[in-house]
Amino acid sequence: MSDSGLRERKKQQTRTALIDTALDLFLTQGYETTTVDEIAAAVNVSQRTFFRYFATKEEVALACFVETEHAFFAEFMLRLDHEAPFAALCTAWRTIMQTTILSNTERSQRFRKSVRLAEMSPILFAGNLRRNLKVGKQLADAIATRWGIDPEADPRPILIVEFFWAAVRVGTGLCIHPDTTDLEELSTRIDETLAIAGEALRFGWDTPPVQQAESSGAIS
Amino acid sequence: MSDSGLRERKKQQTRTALIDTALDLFLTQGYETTTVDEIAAAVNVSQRTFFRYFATKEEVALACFVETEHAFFAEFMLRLDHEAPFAALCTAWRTIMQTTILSNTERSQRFRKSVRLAEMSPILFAGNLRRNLKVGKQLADAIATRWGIDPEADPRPILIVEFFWAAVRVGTGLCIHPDTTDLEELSTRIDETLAIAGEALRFGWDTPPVQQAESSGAIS
DNA sequence: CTAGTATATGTCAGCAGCTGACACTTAATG
DNA sequence: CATTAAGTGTCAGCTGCTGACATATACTAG
Repeated sequence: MSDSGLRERKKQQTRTALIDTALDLFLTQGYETTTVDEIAAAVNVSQRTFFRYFATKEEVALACFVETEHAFFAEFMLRLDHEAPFAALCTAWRTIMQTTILSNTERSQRFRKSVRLAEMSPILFAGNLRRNLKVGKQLADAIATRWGIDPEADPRPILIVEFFWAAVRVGTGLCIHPDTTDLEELSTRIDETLAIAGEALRFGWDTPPVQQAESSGAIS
Repeated sequence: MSDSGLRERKKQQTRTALIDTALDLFLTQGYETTTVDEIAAAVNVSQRTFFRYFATKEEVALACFVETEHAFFAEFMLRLDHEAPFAALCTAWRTIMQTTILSNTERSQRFRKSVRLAEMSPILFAGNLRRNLKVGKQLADAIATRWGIDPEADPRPILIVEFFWAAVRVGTGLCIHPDTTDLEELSTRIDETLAIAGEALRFGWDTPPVQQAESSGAIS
C-alpha cells in the first residue's frame, strides 16, 4: 500500500538519520544538554519536522525499543500456550535478545546506544519504565485471559510481569554500571538475574489455577 | 535554629497552600492541563515563587511522598537487624501506612489525593517510579551492607526491593482502579498483594547467605 | 525604637520543549 | 502534463523553568 515509494524511502531515511544523530549527540554531550534544534540542524531539517517524526525529545532516544517490544510481545504470545508465564517471558526475552541485540547489525548498534543512554539519564530511565508498564499491562491481560481470570481483581498476572521487568532492569543495571558494555555480557547478566528471580519464585506460583474456588483466598 | 519564626511559619504556610491548591486543581481539571501560573495565582504568589518552593511542577504533586519515604526508610532500618529483608519491608510499610495514611489528618488527605493523582497521570506515575527507584537503591545498599556483600555485583538485594515495590504498586493499582478510594481498602489490598508476593518468593530466599563460596553460581 | 542585615518575593528577560496555522515544494496519480 | 496529496519550512505562541536585579518584609544588634 505504501511501501518502497521514493517518498517513503526518504521518510525512513530521515527518521533513522534523526535517531542516529540524536543518539550520538546524547551520548557525547548528554541528553538534557542536547537541544532538539541541534539534532534537527545536524540532519538539515527544521525543528518542526523533528516533532513531526517524534512527539517528544524522549521518543527519539527510546525509539528503537518500540519495535523490540512488539517483537517481544509476539514471542511471548507464541509461548504462552505451552509454557508457564514467567518462563515464557524469560524465553521470549532471551529469543529477542539473541535476534535483535546480539546480531551485529545497525539496529543492534542503535539498541545498545539506547540502553546505555537509558541507564545514564534518569529521565530516560523513567520513560523506559513507563513503556515497560504499558507493555506489562498487555502481557498481564494476556496471562489473565489465558487463565480465565479478571486482571483487575487478581494481582498475580501483573505481579508476574512486574517481577520479570524488575529482574530485567536489575540485570541490565548490573551489566552497564561497572565497566563493560559488551553485547554478550548484557545478555548473560540478564539471564543470570532472571535465573535468580526464577529460583526465588516458588515452583508452581506462575502456573494456572487449576481449581480456584475463592477469589483471593490464597493468603495465609 | 530556624523554627517557629514568623518567617518560617509563613513559608510553611504558603508551601502547604501551594500543595493543597495544586492537588485540588490537578484532580479537578487534570495534571497536564493545569498550569503553574494557575496554581501560583490561586495562592496569590508569583510563578517565580512557586519554582522557588518546588523545582518542578511534578514535585508539588508528589511532595508529600517524600516525608513518607523518609519515615519508611527509618522504619525499615529499625527492622533490618532482626527480620529478613522482604519481611522487614512489608512490616515497615504497613507501619507507615497505619501511622501516616490511615490517620485522618490533613496529611493523610493530601497523601490520598497524591495517590489518586499518581494513579491517574502516567507522567506522575513515572515520577513516582523514579522516587521508588532512588529509595530502592538505598534500601538495597542497606541490605547488602547487612549481608556483607557488594550491591553492585549481587542482584539479590535490589531484586528483593524491586519485588517489594512491584507488589506495592500492583496493590495500589488494584485498589484505585475499580471503584473505592477508601482508606482501609488501600491498606488491605496492598497487604494482600504483599502476602501473595511473599508467598511466591521461596522461603529463605531473602535471608542472608550463611556460606557463599561462589559469586553467582546458584544458577542451575 | 531604630538602623542594618538577611531573606523572601516580584518583575523581567530569556531559553527549551512543543504545537497550530499557513504557505511552499515535491512526489504520486490519472 | 495537470491535479492531488504529502512532507517541509516558517512563524507565532504557549508552557515549564531559570538567572539577574530590585523591592519589601522579617530578624537582630545597638
